[in-house]
Amino acid sequence: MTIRLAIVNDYEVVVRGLASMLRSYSDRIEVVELDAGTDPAARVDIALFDTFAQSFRDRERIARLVRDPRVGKVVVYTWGADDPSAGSGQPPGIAAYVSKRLAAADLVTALERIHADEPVRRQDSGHGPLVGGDWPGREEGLTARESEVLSLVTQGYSNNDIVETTMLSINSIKSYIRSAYRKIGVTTRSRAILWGIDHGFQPDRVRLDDSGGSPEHR
Amino acid sequence: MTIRLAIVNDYEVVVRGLASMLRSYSDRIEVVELDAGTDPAARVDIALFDTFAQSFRDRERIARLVRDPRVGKVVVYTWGADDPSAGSGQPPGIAAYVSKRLAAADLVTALERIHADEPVRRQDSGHGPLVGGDWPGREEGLTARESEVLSLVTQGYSNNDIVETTMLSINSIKSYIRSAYRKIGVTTRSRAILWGIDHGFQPDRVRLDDSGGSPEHR
DNA sequence: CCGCGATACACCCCAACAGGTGAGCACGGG
DNA sequence: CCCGTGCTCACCTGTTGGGGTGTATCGCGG
Repeated sequence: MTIRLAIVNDYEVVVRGLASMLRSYSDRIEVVELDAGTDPAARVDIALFDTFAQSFRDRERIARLVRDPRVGKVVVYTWGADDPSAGSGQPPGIAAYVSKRLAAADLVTALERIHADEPVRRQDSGHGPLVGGDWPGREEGLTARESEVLSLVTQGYSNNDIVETTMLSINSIKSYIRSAYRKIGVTTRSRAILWGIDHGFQPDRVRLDDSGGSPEHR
Repeated sequence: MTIRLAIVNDYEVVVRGLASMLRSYSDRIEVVELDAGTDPAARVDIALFDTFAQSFRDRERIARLVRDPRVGKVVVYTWGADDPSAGSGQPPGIAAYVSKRLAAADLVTALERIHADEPVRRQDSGHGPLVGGDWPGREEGLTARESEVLSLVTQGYSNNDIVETTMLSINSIKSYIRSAYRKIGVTTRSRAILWGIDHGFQPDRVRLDDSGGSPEHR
């Protein structure tokens, strides 16, 4: 019996990339995008919350998923900070955290174990490159991290805001920003924002799973 | 005999505002927007180059107007720095400079005198508010200056860039930026840029009079 | 005539950002 | 097995930006 999975992220390309990464496992995982077009009543076994350029303060978002009767378990797909429970309290109701550094096969296995209520060992396996998936700016030569911080820059966040949403050090943020600047050919934050807007680095913001919430100010 | 006038500026509101300000003088001035839709072969007596958020370094732009066989005289509609010939050499071929602080009636008279090759006394009359006209962000409570610098901010210019294009002091720039921030409710440049994009503070960039030029990198 | 708003500029302070260098660790390919 | 790439962080420096306050002139409206 296949697991019905929803991928939650505001970036079209992220959702599609993750979906295509899981396509070869369609016998074990069925990806049901919680997008416009899907029946609001459709039930899913697991909602996979992808943290790419998601505000971690958007605990609201996760809380809404947990409350949602259509959603079985909520799993956070994160960069695998070795201790996700660190920081000032995570929102309750999360079934598990899985690392973005897992290979596709391991991701699928992990999801299956979570669905079967088996304990998942935190097998983060250290630091390695993100396998599979997709993200905005990939063809421009940006790495996943660079794209992530650039997305947040494009949305008008300060470096300190980005520290909070990514749980990285301020120094790392600055490093990623600099290398991203070099790759996209800008030297100021302002130009980077304009570049980002021109290249689809702003979230789409029209999601069904977000409906019911307040109409994002933006 | 009426004077055929073209208003040159990338901002729709600016062109329309100036046109409506001159509407009551339609017996003496006929406004022919050099916009898409106008026959490229249409001749105008005077091209009025509005410097609102125009790069003053865009001397290219003025030079192209001067060269254009469809254009009689080129007049620069500026803030009326008392000495427009100041700075590092203005582009040649400009028939006159007229101040933005002139009332509509005086503007019309000045254009008539210029057209008749009569000398125009520099009657700048000091510092006063801009009369008539229109600019983006007017209804948001922004003054013409605030809107102008905000436009340039939105386009990704640094404060020093803005100094060059507006010929104001860096201190003035910062003052205008701060008061604009207060009015639109932001505290950082990044947010101001996003606000500007959401409120049409970017030039339109599809002008016939600009055709033949290189496709703006933007 | 006096206040108010707009333009224009000055001086000051401090936080934020840009840019450089270096360094450790993990992984994958030659 | 080393080399390159990506992720992570640190330290340092210089420039830019944000914010406050104050001053001056002009023009409009009460």
